Amino acid sequence: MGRQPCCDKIGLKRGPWTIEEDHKLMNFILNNGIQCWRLVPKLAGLMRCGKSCRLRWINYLRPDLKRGALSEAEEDMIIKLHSQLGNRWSKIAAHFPGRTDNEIKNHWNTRIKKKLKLLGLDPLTHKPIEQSEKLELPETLNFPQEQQNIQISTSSPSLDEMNESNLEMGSNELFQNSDTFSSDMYNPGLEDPFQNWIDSPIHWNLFDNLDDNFL
DNA sequence: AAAGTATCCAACCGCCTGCGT
DNA sequence: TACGCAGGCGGTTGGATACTT
Repeated sequence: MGRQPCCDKIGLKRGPWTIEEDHKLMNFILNNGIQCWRLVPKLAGLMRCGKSCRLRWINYLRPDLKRGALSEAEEDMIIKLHSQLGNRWSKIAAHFPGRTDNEIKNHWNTRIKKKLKLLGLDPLTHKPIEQSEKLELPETLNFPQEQQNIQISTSSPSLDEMNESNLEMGSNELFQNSDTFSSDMYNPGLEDPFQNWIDSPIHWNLFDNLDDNFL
């Protein structure tokens, strides 16, 4: 026999989280930490499945989350990383402390994709789009001259090509080689309070006897 | 002001991998 | 070694909001 299932989904709440649910989850995790997501909703008094709690925590409640829109510099970096990593959003998000993979994925799908298309680049390959496809762009789009130049130039290097030399680089090297990023921006050298409490010797033995009560 | 349309993003779904039994 | 679950991940959806007509 393997492990027990995360949840049976019977009688579990779905949809948007309420403030009360957020408080329960936040308080529980801050007080007890995370050992087993399957146990979190039961212990926190939530009618949610563990996966839902995990998602809510990672994407919304984590204290180290950075709020607000992504900057131009962050967008540029996402494009660079995407040209190297593809749709590996969690890997891309790992380069942006405080940002989530979901947030970056959403931003890519809603904004950056369009931006690249307007620049005449295929969001998948980061290569110039074929001329025929460009003709399908609405005529009302008024490109600045420099963007028009990029659009019609099929010989200009794509972001992918420009970054080929960075393929095997680690994040720090990438930041150091970027015009718009410095390593200080995302490695500020400050202690990460969230990581501190995750790493802290939380009393995991609190969970030792839970199986008897809940399983 | 109302209706229609576009955009954003939180949350869910289902698959994959690693690991416990 | 096989089985089956937990956690992680990427794709997708649908409700809320903003914008346009």
